[in-house]
Amino acid sequence: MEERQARTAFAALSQETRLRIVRLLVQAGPDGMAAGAIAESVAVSPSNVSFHLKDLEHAGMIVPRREARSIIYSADFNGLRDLIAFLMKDCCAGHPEICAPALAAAQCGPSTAKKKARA
Amino acid sequence: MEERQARTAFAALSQETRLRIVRLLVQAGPDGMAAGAIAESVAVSPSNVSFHLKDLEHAGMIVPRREARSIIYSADFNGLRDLIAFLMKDCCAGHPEICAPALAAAQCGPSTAKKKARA
DNA sequence: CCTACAATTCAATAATCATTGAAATGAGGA
DNA sequence: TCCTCATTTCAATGATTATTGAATTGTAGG
Repeated sequence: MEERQARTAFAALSQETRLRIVRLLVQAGPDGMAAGAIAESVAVSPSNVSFHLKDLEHAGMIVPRREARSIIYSADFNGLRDLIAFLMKDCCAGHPEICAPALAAAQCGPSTAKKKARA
Repeated sequence: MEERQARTAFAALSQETRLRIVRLLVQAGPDGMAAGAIAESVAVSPSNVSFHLKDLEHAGMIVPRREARSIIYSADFNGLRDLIAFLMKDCCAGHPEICAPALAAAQCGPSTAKKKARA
């Protein structure tokens, strides 16, 4: 992944509505959700959600597909993985065992994000 | 992690200089780097790097410590983990086995970010 | 104590971005 | 074909955010 695209992705995730959309779709999984359902779920106007969906698509965080009259969006898990990998690339100068323990809990799942004592 | 802080973190990472600083410090590991060395490494003015360092510190992405006359910054690996965990929380409605394969390569390390066929 | 240096603060400017409502597109069903 | 509905586009406005250079703080070493 190039730096430029990573910045676009982080910028996309830095906005309230867009972050909620991505998390909604991450939790929805591969089935995804229609644009209208997303708009209702995050409580913004159709016009505005369309604006943000395009931004997220351009950032490689979500992917659209047509289904009947609706357009279904789902999280782009490959894009998400690439973004995280870019951020963490060559961590600890190629000795990930140094920071791996601190990152172990970052794997996705229902309850991996536990509260813990911060260093 | 709260949504608000996650947004602050993503916004911090969305800026060219700040993203470079974080990746620099991720690769530098726990030893970290002095503010001046960071400024030189990313080629911006001391004033400007100070501005961005404060922003990254406030976002929980880096942590400072004093050492003689210098201030040494290092990546906050706990903060990075929390951010990733927040983004991926409850992925696939609590069935991470669906998306885990797509995210497996996101672990930090020297060469985990391989090129692969995107779905 | 006083000088030098590393880092930060400050005010002003320029640039980018989110939001709104109305109008337009385009795919399906009757 | 015609009509309906889901989504998108557009232009205008208001609100953040990055950058710059000068001035300031605070820490040490002589």
